[in-house]
Amino acid sequence: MTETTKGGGKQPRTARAERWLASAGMRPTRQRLALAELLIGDGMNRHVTAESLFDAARTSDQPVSLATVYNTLRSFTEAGLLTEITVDGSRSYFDTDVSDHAHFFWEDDGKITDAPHGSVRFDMLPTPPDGAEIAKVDVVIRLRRRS
Amino acid sequence: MTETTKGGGKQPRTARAERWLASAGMRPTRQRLALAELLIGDGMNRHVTAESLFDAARTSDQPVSLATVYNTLRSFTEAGLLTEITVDGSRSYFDTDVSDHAHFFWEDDGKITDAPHGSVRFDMLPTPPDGAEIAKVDVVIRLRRRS
DNA sequence: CTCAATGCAAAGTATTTGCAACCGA
DNA sequence: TCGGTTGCAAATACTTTGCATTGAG
Repeated sequence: MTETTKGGGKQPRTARAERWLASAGMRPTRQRLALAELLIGDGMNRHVTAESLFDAARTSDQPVSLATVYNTLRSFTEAGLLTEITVDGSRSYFDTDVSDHAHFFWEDDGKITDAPHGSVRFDMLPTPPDGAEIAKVDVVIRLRRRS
Repeated sequence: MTETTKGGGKQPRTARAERWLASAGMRPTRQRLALAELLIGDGMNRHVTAESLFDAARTSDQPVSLATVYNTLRSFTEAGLLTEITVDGSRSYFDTDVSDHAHFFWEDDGKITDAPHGSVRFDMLPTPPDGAEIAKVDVVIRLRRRS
């Protein structure tokens, strides 16, 4: 968990976003900063779709074109700043938490939340087929609201 | 049903497909039978996309329109004959094995195979958030070819 | 004969791409 | 300045839908 400094002078959201981009060697352009701020500026919005991030940007002071949102999300992901979560064939979700963890998928509203870190543990995993190695194990826990 | 000869030996692929449809209360139309045969007629083609099944049908003696393939896959899935596998945001995969099991996803060629049954065991799973229950736990093991 | 199922093409979504204008280093 | 970025619209998947036709019971 990235427990950031809370005390004294609060880091402006922009500074954090700048560091985030720099850590991946990405140029801090206006649009990227705006999106980065929305993504990691505070605790909100950790799981986004292109559409939801686009709306968030539009609502905020720095509107960005939808195509750029798509391209930027992809760039961030390729740079290792985001992870793509595959839970629903129709949309791509992105997560600002790139550490290994499972996800809850709320079937009712299509929302995604994090499963508590370390809450999924494997007792046993298959041996990868010959000539292959396990790149990643994705776990999606589908939730249904109990009535 | 003019089922005259029930002969001894091997059930024709069609008979199996018919039973499969009947078990879900679905009308055995020509197209459904053709697709069902391709899906469960023999051991092949357990994991399909709309496209791959469409090609298979096209190659075989009973061509079916692509829209019907989509609609039929959806109907089969809703009837519980298939499971939809979500591993890649861009395409939907369907599996004729509806039992609970994990999947290998070959990142190189986008192919899906079954992980051996029972090869994934959980030591621990999160408690579902309040008011929710776990509907299903999807496990996708992403494989990368080792060079 | 009747209503579900099909076929086709057109309509939808979700996402990518081409290319000129732009801007950060 | 120079090459990486952006914006827009058009292009590209993938999938669903409308509606007339077909066919199973």
